[in-house]
Amino acid sequence: MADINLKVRAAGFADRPGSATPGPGDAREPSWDIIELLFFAYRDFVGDPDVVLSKLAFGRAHHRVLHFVNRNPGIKVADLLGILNITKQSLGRVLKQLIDEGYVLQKEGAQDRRQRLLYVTAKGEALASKLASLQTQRITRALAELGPGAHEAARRFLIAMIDAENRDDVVRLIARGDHVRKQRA
Amino acid sequence: MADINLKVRAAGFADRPGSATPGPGDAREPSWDIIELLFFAYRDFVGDPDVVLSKLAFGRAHHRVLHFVNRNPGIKVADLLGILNITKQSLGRVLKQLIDEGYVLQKEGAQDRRQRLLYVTAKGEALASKLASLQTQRITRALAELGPGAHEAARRFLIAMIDAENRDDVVRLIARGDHVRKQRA
DNA sequence: AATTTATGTCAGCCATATTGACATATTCTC
DNA sequence: GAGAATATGTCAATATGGCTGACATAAATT
Repeated sequence: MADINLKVRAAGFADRPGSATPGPGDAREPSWDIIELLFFAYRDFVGDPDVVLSKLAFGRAHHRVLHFVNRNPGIKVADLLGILNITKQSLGRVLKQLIDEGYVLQKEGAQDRRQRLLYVTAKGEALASKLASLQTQRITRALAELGPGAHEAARRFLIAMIDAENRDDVVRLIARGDHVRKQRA
Repeated sequence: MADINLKVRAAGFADRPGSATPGPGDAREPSWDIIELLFFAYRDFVGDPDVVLSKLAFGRAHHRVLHFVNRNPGIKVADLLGILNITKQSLGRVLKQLIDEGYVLQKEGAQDRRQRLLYVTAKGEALASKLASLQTQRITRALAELGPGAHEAARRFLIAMIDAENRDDVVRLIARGDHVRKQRA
């Protein structure tokens, strides 16, 4: 789906300037490898679901919403906004489409009736699962190619890459998603 | 820059349905952890440069172009399009701005005078370095928190996540960038 | 001379994000 | 109970960064 032409003939091609001893603390050589690998890996990772989504006239925004509602049944709109880091106006349009087409529904909060708690429908869960399965295939294949410790290593690397302030929240969010009884309304 | 509220009171909270023995080959439990960690890690990773970019009225599109031109001095427009996976019309607008504001310049190809080879100016290299240093700080901090093998483990994981067909090209692209003599025109 | 290639550009469209203002219902607080 | 704060929704305008299609130019290739 995306091939890369590498016919770049660099005008000069001498040896590396200096081997750049990474002095502790101060400015280091940029981590070009990880920077670029993250770019390409993420590009392919989010590319898988795009094919399915485009058939439904949905985009990545819909995927993100559907994903987190599926993983966090009963999530409040405000919390979803916090996770996605977008404004309610942006969420509004996308969410409305998902609701209108029967992938997501809202229920009035039991304790607080101002809240509109979000749930996936059966249809929504089916789509979310389909998309997750595509991404899981890629992950499973990747981890299978590497050693047995690869899953844990990847986990720890990715967690360490998250803003320190958010890290605990994210880990808890993931853990809670794993324990929530899947329930649609 | 983006905190997450986790006040989601899931309506139900019983134990996990089944421990899901991952039978080889067939449909597995989704890799929720890696899926979500990739989302959050990437969000924070690209978030760092955004702050700097927005002051210059640039976006992520400018960052990507500047990054790959900086890393691949003398790159052809066509190759840049292949790497970014966008159309020339999309590139056009962004590239024009970078050129107009003196971050990038074009030179006619020596062998093939149809080509417009792209180079960063000193100003462009300074900005690219600044952005890369922000991302490098995050990566360096993350890897320092983990063991000594963490860099190699992250590398291998990310490479394995890339489409198999592109993998070799990407690895070569990164390696070549590391050896090219940095030269501005 | 004719074709192909590399690039640029015009025009219009779409998706997704933003800000700001305002509306409504509900809950909380004094 | 009145007033403030909260959760959500909505209207309007705007920006960014993608897209397609059509067309133009110059240079290389055949």
